Amino acid sequence: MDCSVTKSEMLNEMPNKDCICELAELLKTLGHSSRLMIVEALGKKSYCVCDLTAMIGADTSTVSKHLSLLKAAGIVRREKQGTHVYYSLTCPCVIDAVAQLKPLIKEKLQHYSHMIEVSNP
Amino acid sequence: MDCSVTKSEMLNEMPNKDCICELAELLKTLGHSSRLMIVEALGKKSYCVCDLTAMIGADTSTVSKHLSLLKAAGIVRREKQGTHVYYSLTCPCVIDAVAQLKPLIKEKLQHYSHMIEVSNP
DNA sequence: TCCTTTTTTGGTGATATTGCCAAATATCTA
DNA sequence: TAGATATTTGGCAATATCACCAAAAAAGGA
Repeated sequence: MDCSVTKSEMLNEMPNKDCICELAELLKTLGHSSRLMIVEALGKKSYCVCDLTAMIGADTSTVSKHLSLLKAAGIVRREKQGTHVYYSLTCPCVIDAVAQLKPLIKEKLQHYSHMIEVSNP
Repeated sequence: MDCSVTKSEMLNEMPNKDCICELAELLKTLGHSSRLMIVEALGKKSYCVCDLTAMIGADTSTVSKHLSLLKAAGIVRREKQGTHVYYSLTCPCVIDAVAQLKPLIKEKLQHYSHMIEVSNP
């Protein structure tokens, strides 16, 4: 191949591969509407599984599995209280990260007439 | 179910569903190591397909399809120059968003280094 | 202990994603 | 026009993800 960058230049541009894989895993976990809805809710306060189940409107087992994935990714933490299990965000940075993407979806959402503001700091 | 939040409280907490779905789609697209590697590279400058193919070390067709997905998601733009096709970020906010997640990764990396530390002192 | 409620786990079928090959398309140059 | 290079597209097999159901755990109260 006869491309526009040299090999050493590419190596300099190449970001840390482990880091990229970890970040990609994190993004993949966030990239599901139910899980993202959970994360946005937990950004306000912690909720137990049945709260989140009611919010999402899916089977309890489905929500529980989503929460397991979020926990495995290190996005949420788990805390037992009697028969209830409460989940909360481990780091508010997740909310900030998602908020940063809002400029990109602003255009797409123009189609809908009823919409919350997407670009406020 | 007898949960800890009322229905109206839940509705207030519930974020805009269209918005969540769009964001989730965006995050899913970013949640693949090859695509994230492409995005990180494009954060520095634009590259043509063969550059990115060399970076990633996959088949050209594979990289081309990843770029199509990124373009469909509105993350990158396409520009033809002769036989080459150059891609660039549509919005630097993607880089910022990913950067926001690094605190979460750091914990994992520290966890790894701790384990390494323990396993070979 | 038995019963109830909450949550997790195992299993399954449907669907989606991924990466490669081969072929097609596009563009430049001789 | 023919050939070379760069990119995209179609197809396919392997794998992963998803949502539900049923059943198992976990914990509290009668």
